[in-house]
Amino acid sequence: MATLSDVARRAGVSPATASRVINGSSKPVTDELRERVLAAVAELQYVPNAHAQLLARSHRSAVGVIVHDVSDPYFAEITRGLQRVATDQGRLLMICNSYRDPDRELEYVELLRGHQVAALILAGSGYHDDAFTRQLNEKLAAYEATGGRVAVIGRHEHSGDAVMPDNRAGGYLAGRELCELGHRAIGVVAGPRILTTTTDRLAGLRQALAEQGLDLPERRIRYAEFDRDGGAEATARLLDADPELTAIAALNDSMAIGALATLRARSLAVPQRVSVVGFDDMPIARDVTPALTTVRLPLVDMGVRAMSLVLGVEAPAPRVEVLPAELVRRDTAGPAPQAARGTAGVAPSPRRGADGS
Amino acid sequence: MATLSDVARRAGVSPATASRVINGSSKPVTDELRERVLAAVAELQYVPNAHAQLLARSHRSAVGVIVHDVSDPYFAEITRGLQRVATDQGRLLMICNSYRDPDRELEYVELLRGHQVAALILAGSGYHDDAFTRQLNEKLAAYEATGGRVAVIGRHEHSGDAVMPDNRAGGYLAGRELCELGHRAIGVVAGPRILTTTTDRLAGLRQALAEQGLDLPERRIRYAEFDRDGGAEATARLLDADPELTAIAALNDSMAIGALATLRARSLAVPQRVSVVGFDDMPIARDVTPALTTVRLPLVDMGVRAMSLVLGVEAPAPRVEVLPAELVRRDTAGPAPQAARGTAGVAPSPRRGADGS
DNA sequence: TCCCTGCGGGAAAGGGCTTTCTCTGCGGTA
DNA sequence: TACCGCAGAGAAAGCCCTTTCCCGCAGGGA
Repeated sequence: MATLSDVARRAGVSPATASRVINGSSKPVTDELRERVLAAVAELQYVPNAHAQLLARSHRSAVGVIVHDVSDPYFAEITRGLQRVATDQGRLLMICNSYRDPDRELEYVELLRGHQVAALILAGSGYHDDAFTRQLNEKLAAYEATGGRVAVIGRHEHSGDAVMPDNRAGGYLAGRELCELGHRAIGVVAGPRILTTTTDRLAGLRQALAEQGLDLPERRIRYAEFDRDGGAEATARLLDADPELTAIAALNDSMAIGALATLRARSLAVPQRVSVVGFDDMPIARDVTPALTTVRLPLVDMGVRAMSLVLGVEAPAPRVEVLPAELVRRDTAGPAPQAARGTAGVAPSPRRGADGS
Repeated sequence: MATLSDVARRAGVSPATASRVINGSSKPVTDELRERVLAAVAELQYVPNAHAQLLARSHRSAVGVIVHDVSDPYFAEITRGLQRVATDQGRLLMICNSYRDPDRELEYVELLRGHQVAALILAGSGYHDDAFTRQLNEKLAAYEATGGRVAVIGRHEHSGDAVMPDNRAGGYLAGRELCELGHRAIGVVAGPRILTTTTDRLAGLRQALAEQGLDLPERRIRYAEFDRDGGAEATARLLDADPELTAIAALNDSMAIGALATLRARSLAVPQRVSVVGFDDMPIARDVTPALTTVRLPLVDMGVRAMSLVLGVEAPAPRVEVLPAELVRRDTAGPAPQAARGTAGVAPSPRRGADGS
């Protein structure tokens, strides 16, 4: 690899001058020398060693991001928002997938700290695991003590800046919708128990049911991986235990899609026989058939805000931005079948026509 | 930030010794000193400066990856394969999204070179753009000249190691399937014209039709963005121009999903009235309704192989691994409607039942 | 004419780490 | 007893940049 001194030597100038030309320093350099340096750079295909630059420069610029999995649409959307702001500010993003492994998360905090990132963003559910939470907070505190900025998206455990989707309110919306459609036998397809996102959404759901005098026994809940196959499997178990279920609330859209697959495999019509609601409103939700009724979270916006928080002015008090959830009615949730209903209602038909686009 | 000399001072040893303990050097250190160093590390929450390490160490370890967009399922799958091998070998991956912008791609090659990556992998279609191709090849050659390894996935333009999905054969399979089902009026929903992937797949398709004495006029092809909305829009234009179409070949699954949305909006039954085939077999393909008939590419495997190529022994001659495409029959492709058929055939019904899972 | 100023350029000091080289002191052999 | 070898630790030389500091020179004011 050509180095700066190679360039300088070839151009017949000092490394200092070469550096100034290459970085567009404010210090003036005569056109003559500038040309020579630029020519040498081109001839040698010189690219500055980023590590040497970062070592020599004092200010840190890159931002580290830890998500569960960027290829999961939930995080893909959030990341899109993070990217947007970062790119606008000329920041490089280092994105790490923890694959929902707390240890890996801890390791990545170290790794990113070692890479001298200016800020750290943790996106994705926290864990009900005190030992882990304590360790993480220690590491984050150590990082912040050295001037690093931290923001979290959707997790309570950190005491600093945070962007919080209103998971509980979202759960409530999903629950209320199903209740209003007359459903009484509602099963829940939930993500891993250890995730706070799961319990938050579940709490909202439970509250909505409680307002209708319904309770949500554990046998009506199945915990599984937060993905398509987890949803399919949990739905199957739910249906096996309780064939009379008329509605399924899935705690994210991937699981909802898995639920739809299971229902289709069992020839249970959606929404005529069983209604389904999802959560997140990922892009694919409108393209499955029937189109998925779900709870929308402003994912891109969450990313935008978190990045703004972390790149903006430092606030004395930690800022917590709660972003609202919103029900999106499509075609998978309809009135409960007559036989199973507690109240009179309209004929069981989809709420909306096909999704024109 | 605590530095190595802080640790050394605190432990009462030299930086050299501290470094040896921290990195588990082969040089022996007495237990006494080792303990002291470790204690100091813990107390100071010391994390080595990655840039300083990379600068001091001679060997490069990270691998750079340039894809169009990791959140696109096509690349998400490839990346999964790349990750798997990289993680096994303890390599860090730096993933960059070019968002199909050639200039950005060029910039990222520089950036990654600057970050001293040991190897570079470019995934995703090449461009029909000679100026760009030449520039890219120059940059890659310069990088290889300094000992960097390069592999590409799915692009012809590079002369070194490559993993190539057989796009042309895949296009052929899709075309043949539609022909065998009796379709004669086939529209193509294509990606951007400038991408070699588009033209390769199209060439295979055209060949299959040609074998049936059918040609594929330009008016039966619509080029659009390689995503869901592009597919929806292209399908609409195709149908407007030629309402008698009985089949749509989409050049990737995202576009196929867009096509299905348009067909649904226009109440054209799939596959009874119009058949659809996709390309790639991304995970969601089996979950749309009807489940998508498509051409499968071994995406994860493509990633695995590319990374193995680049981390394995250097070969004198460039290696090109061509991975076969395979037709996956699901429910969106059925026999052409009687009125439109050239040959007798079975009743128009799906090829398969619901996707049990 | 002399001094001061300011400009353009180079020398050199880091930045934090790894690693080679060197040094000390010990045990073992002749 | 004299010498050799080696284990274990430290000194110091880089790795490749950026940036401060300093120097020489030319031009302008006194």
